[in-house]
Amino acid sequence: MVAPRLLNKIVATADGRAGRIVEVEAYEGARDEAAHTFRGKTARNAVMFGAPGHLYVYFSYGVHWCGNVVCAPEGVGSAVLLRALEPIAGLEAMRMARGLRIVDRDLCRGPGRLAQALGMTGADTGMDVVAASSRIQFLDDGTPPPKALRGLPRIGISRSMALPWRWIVPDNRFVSRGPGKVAE
DNA sequence: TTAGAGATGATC
DNA sequence: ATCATCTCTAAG
Repeated sequence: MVAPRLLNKIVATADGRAGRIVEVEAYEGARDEAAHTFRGKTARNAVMFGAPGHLYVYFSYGVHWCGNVVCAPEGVGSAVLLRALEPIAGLEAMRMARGLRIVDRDLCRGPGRLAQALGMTGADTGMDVVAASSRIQFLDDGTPPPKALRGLPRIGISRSMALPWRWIVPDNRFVSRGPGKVAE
């Protein structure tokens, strides 16, 4: 599972907004009923069946955008949901996008907030986050992912709840929720 | 501090 | 009908 390796990587925008990834969830079509790709390829989820390193951004509950990165070889239909960032640069631009009174901790805590803070929308679906020319890029400043990680239950799903595919940077105050219970 | 409900639209 | 959510409001 490559998802936990995204922890501590950096997401940056061309206009100087940046945050460190502190929480992710994996979704994998074939064995995961909660994945958008579980029922096969459609117009909406097609990018997830494509090459890794590309964004899949979908509209959730009629209100929020949520950003994922394709993290499996072509044809698999798998991606990783970005659930929380620790803001490290461009906080004022994030506040401009989210609301001027939002405190630092709430800027990118939760997938919908994170997307709003970075200005991520459906228009960004398909973007190559490894290419240096992209508006949104993933960077590695050398900080390794945490060791001895344990998968936790995912949040806000009603199927495949036993799959422990949520990972957080332990004790980081920018994660969207506490560790929660591990599925039995 | 926590709990509940409503908003709102794409998808199948 | 079902959601990979957030915010507000009200109560404790």
